[in-house]
Amino acid sequence: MNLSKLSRSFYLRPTLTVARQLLGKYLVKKTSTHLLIGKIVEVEAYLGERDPASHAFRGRTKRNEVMFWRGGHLYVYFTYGMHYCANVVTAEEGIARAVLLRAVEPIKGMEWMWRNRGIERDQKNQVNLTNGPAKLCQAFGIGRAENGADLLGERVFIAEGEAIPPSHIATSTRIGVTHGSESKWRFYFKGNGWVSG
DNA sequence: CGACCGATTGACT
DNA sequence: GTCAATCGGTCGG
Repeated sequence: MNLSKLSRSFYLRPTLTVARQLLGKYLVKKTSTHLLIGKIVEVEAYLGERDPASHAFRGRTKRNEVMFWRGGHLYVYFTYGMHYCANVVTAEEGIARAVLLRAVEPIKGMEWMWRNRGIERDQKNQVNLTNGPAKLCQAFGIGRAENGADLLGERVFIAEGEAIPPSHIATSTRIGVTHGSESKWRFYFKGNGWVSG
């Protein structure tokens, strides 16, 4: 498997373009003991100060700081008192744009992912491993320590994947948002079993 | 300072 | 289908 890291310029393009093109790419997490890889199958775009659903809608704060960084960093936030969610930051420094990773299809390191999830492997419901934004973070061991991580680094990054025919991609409104819920900024693989929902 | 609530999940009626 | 868990950010007084 060729883990060719995405370049900085990939992340500096328009956020909806980046979101769509993240589908099919590989999320890679390396530690001293294991290598975890998942194919991205579902994402959502959050467009900063012009998007009521975005954490950055009311400006730059300590919490959403990383959303304002230059594209190619990881924005990890803590929510509901127990979950982490991971976003890919896009655009130039000072412009708050990010793409939420909502689901991946596990490719490598599933044993570690189940261990990280803290549950027994369920043969009847294998998608439960990574079919949600907080589930994939737990499976990949992504938490507070990964907030602000550079995706051009070695610990966590995104690598080139398969070419995706546009006809395989579906769009919809975003899940779980109450404000700005009319925009169709969720992108996912049609018919892929690992998509959340 | 207190109240409210969230880009979710899992357990349960 | 409903609802609690659990806590830090945000907002009103």
